[in-house]
Amino acid sequence: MSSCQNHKHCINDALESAHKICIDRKLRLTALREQVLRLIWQSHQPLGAYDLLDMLANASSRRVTPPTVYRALEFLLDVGLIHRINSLNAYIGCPSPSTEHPSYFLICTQCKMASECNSSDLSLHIESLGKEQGFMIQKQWLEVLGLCQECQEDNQKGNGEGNQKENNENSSSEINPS
Amino acid sequence: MSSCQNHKHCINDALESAHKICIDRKLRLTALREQVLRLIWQSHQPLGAYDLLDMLANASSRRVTPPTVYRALEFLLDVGLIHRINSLNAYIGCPSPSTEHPSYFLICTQCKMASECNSSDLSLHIESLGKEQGFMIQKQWLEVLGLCQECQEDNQKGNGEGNQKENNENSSSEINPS
DNA sequence: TAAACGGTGTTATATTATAACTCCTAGTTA
DNA sequence: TAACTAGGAGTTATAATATAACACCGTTTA
Repeated sequence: MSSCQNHKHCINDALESAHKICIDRKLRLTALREQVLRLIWQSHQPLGAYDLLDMLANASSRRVTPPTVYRALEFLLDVGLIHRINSLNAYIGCPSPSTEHPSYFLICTQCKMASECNSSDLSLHIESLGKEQGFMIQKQWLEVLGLCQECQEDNQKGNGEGNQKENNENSSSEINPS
Repeated sequence: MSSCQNHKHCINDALESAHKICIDRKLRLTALREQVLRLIWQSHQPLGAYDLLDMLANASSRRVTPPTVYRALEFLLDVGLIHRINSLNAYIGCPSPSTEHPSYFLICTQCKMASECNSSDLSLHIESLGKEQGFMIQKQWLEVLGLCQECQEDNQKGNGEGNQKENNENSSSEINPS
């Protein structure tokens, strides 16, 4: 799961795309929506709605309630600027939001990073799987849990199983792969 | 989504497999666990934990609480007798529980039936998608939402969009494909 | 018999998400 | 400029999904 070389580029690109898309489609990327998008892009780890709620509350001194977050998330999901990771109840930025596409993710259970894959090859196979049964596809999710290359290497360097990436700040529990 | 010809076969096969597997692995398929498995197999529609809770409560006159259901579900999931559909927070019986396998589902947003697909071809593609990035796969889910062939045909017969299959008893809301 | 263990009961609570209504503000119209 | 409007955000309450922690009970094991 090659981490980005300079994460600021990810954030800036994401925000720039978002602004462009919203202007094109006459949608309003309000301050709140942009802030939530920016928070989601702080890392490549999916964040829960209540994580975002806490971050918003910490950033602003005013009380923040769930609907505030969920409405922003709904907007960002609808526009395609973020995806939801169903197996984690969490949200992550989309690196290629300008066109609609299926959502395929590799998610590391150790460092918790999620990387989106756009494989047209895979899309075609899933489409043909549907066609075999006459199924008309509307939406699809693929979520693959496992260990990214970096974490496998870290583990082999004798750092032991317990090692987690530095970018895992509130290192709660591991993602349970069971 | 070819519905089964005689659904009793599905239930009986599932229970028989379950008993065999538990005997082989020295696991206890208790009355409660078997009852939950039987309830899940009442249909090919994924059921929520609280749906099962209500069904258990109706069947037994004693009070039933969430941990009762969730513990049975956890057991059945661990053994591989059922799968969880993450996008629906719902559970469905596995027709081929004897070996571990990835969980690929076609889910009809209209009749709500979910059919499990076992495509080794697709598995290979997902594996190679992982290999490209050095990713070690532990678990995977694919969930495809859309319209099954039967529902498409029903809709074309002029029955209109509102038609839903008879086996959709508590016809709450449609699955939202957005 | 006692001890250990797994399964279930019970109570309480955590986590995730939405409904319904109010108020505000930016943009639009008169 | 003032009033109007529509969408966004605030607010309160609650729904829906899931788990923690501990008690109890019956079976198996020592």
